[in-house]
Amino acid sequence: MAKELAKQYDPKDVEDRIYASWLEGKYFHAKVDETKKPYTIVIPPPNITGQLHMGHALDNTLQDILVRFRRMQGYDTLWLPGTDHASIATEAKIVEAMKAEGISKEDLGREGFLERAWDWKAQYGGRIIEQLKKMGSSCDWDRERFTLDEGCSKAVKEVFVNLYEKGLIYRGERIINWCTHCKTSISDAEVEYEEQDGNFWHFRYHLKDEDGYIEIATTRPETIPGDTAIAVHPEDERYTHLIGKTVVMPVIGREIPIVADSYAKMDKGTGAVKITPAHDPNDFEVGIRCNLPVLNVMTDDGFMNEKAGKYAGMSLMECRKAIIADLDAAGALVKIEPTKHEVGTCYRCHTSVEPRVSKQWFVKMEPLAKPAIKVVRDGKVKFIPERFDKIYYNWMENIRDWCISRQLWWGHRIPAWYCADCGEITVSKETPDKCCKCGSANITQDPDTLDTWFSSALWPFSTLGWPEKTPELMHYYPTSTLVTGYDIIFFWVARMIFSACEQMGEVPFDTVFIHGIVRDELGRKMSKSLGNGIDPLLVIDKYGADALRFTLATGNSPGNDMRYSDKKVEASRNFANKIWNAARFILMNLTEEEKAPHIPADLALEDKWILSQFNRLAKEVTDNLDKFELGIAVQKLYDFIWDLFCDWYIELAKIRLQKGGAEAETARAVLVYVMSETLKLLHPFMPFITEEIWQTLPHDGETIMLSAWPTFSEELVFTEDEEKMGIIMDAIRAVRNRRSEMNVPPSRKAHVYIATDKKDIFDLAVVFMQRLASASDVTVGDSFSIDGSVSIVTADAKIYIPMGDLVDFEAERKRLMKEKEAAEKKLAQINGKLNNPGFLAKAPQNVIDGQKADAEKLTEKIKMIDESLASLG
RNA sequence: GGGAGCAUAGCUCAGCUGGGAGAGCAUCUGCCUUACAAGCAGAGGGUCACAGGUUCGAGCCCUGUUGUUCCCACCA
Repeated sequence: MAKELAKQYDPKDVEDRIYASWLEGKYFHAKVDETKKPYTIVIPPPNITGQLHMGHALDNTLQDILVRFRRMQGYDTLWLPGTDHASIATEAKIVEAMKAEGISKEDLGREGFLERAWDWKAQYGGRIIEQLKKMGSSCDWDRERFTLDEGCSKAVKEVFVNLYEKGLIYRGERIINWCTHCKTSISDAEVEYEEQDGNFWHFRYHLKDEDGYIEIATTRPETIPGDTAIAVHPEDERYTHLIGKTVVMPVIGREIPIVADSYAKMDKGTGAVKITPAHDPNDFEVGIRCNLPVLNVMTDDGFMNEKAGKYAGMSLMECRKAIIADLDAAGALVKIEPTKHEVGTCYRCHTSVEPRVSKQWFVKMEPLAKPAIKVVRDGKVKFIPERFDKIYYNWMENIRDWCISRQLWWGHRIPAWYCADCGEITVSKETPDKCCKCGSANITQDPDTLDTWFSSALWPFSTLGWPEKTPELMHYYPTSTLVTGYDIIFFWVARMIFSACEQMGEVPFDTVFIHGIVRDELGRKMSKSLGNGIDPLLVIDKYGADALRFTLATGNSPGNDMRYSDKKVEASRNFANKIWNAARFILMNLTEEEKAPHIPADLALEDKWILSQFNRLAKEVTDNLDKFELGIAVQKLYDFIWDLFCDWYIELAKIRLQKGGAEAETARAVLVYVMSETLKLLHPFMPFITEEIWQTLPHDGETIMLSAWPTFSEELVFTEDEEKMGIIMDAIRAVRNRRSEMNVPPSRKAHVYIATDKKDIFDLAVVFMQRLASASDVTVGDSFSIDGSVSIVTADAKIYIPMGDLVDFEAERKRLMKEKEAAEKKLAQINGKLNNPGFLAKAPQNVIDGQKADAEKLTEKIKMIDESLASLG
């Protein structure tokens, strides 16, 4: 065989070729197999407007790790991909592009606009999918879906009609959040609050036809033209005499009543609050209770409308300034009090959100929330880490009705038709030709579309064919794990859970695996405005997808944020290179007729040691992955491969490889076996390099992707051999350490004498000491007396190295004294425990035994140090 | 106003059910030992934020404090 590999691993040479071969082999494709247990993940569908960012990179790395792991374990594994139509984001993007051409939505009309949107989708919608492939994502691309495709649209209509018929969807006039930039309503979840500097402006209103006044304070003077009352607390003694009276609004001139309502808090502001039912949710409620008129004074796009009188046509800000100036001029401005307050902004465009009364469609949340809370309480859906269930409960328990209609064109059109004759609403899955009540053909469809999240809420089942009972739905649903960031628990996770409970009567997934966000090197959130985003594709180009994946999977725990830094990726890239070179070394040594990986007979001590270590690794990595402890699993793999396999086992194996013959054959077989089995464990994390190497080594099967996941084997437990190797390794380390302290170069070999009562073990160590501890020769015996030698004490041996000319006896004495002190201190600690009756009575036996053994070793070590000191004279 | 996370080596962070304080990077020393200098062999460096408590035993569990980040909330 003797294949030649390049000295350094070059991912560019490998990744695209390997990915193409996976696609070619259809390895990602899931076919319903009732004989196997399913494992299903639906991808959080990225927006079609999106470009791959680090958040996607992390999210998809984690999913791919889980999916590849389960696939190798033999599950019928489906990772279902797709994209989200992202109504607001996409529409905004297209409108902006049109603006550059001087066209508006209205110019094109609805049909024309949608045509253009679909063109846009065709052109750019697949971009992010191609980028996901660069990450190595093993999605079943044959099943790719889109939230606005035919099937998803059908599911959306089905759900809308179901909920409407149950009375869980209604249309009504409520205060909603209005984005003046996107010109649409948005849901409560889509409002982001930002702290801004503001003022309380205190104004004084005089009573009508009599002396006296009342003072109010507001942070939003521009809403004054919409005021229809002033409210005071019914028990507020300062104002009780004013209740029922009328004030004249200065400048505006309108007369409004002073009403009593407990919404007015006595200890806030002046205790009197202006009421603007059309532009404040609380005021709206007060308006209903006190039967106040609703006066909407704003336009769709953030200007004052004709009802604002002289302020009509001004922007809200202009109006604010003008009104303050006017009131001041009229002598009504009492004082300005600076303050900070939370201002709602649109999560897409960060324009201030204006609360305003509007007729919209809503989902009634309370009946849907209840079962959705229960399934989490009952453990049918588990959050990892667990603490996120609190966040979920808090949101679900305080949830308000969900405003689902959007004044947009790109999206699922609301399946409701209004009758011009009788006013009845016809809600139907199929396009009706007449009113369901009066039969009139004079009906028009609601122009609005649904919130994007309405369709993504159905994603786990709509993508599997629901409402049809497809074989896929029956087999793969409920899905297994949902992987997502904590930032979209409200938007998406919660809504999937209540939607599934309602429509399917079953949870959408059993586990929600939550990760944090990837921050920049300074810990800042990556953002367009800061310009600190890192493009994963550039990272892949520079270091390889495996290196990026490894970085994202390492050193972070579920739910926690992590920082990105090139340094980390560099370390991962180095790790990939390390593996590459280990493989290169093995290949160098292989012969033409090398057999497929197997465990040979006649195992040497070091073979049993590495096999036993590997066996433990397989068990632990599997356990960690089962528990979603990906970071821990990958750390163990790193340590095993780099420290145990490369730095120890390969070095030990060289001895037999150079000898040749049957011993070399055994070593080669173990190298190949451990290497290829380890590659399997690593494959979910670093799919490309593991496949490339696995293919190059002797192997069974087409691809590592579909090879069997290594499992723990009783036959590979070699506890005694592990202990023996441990003793030998300690001795080697101790010798290296001493030599290094004395600055002896490795080229200067020395005879090593080992005094021990474990001669059988150290006899085996002779060749190891020669190779790894710069020993010219090794003599093992009961005791030695050698003048002018360095002596080294381990728990199991006393080692002499005659290097008279290099030894500084005074320094040697000091070192030994120091070592003795350390050992005595440690021994005192342990004895403290062992003399503690409480410890002996209550600690588990294995802990006690361990401490006793340690104490014995330390005692022995101290004795040997004393001997050495004595021999120094 | 409510809730949550975080605080461990110079930096970035692991540390699962309480019993060894760890990794990577950085620093220092010695090595081109023909798989790998993107490497090898060593070294230094920590009151696990602070104060109490539970326990035979606490980085880990409980209480409080401080600092920090975030989420939620209709405070005029």
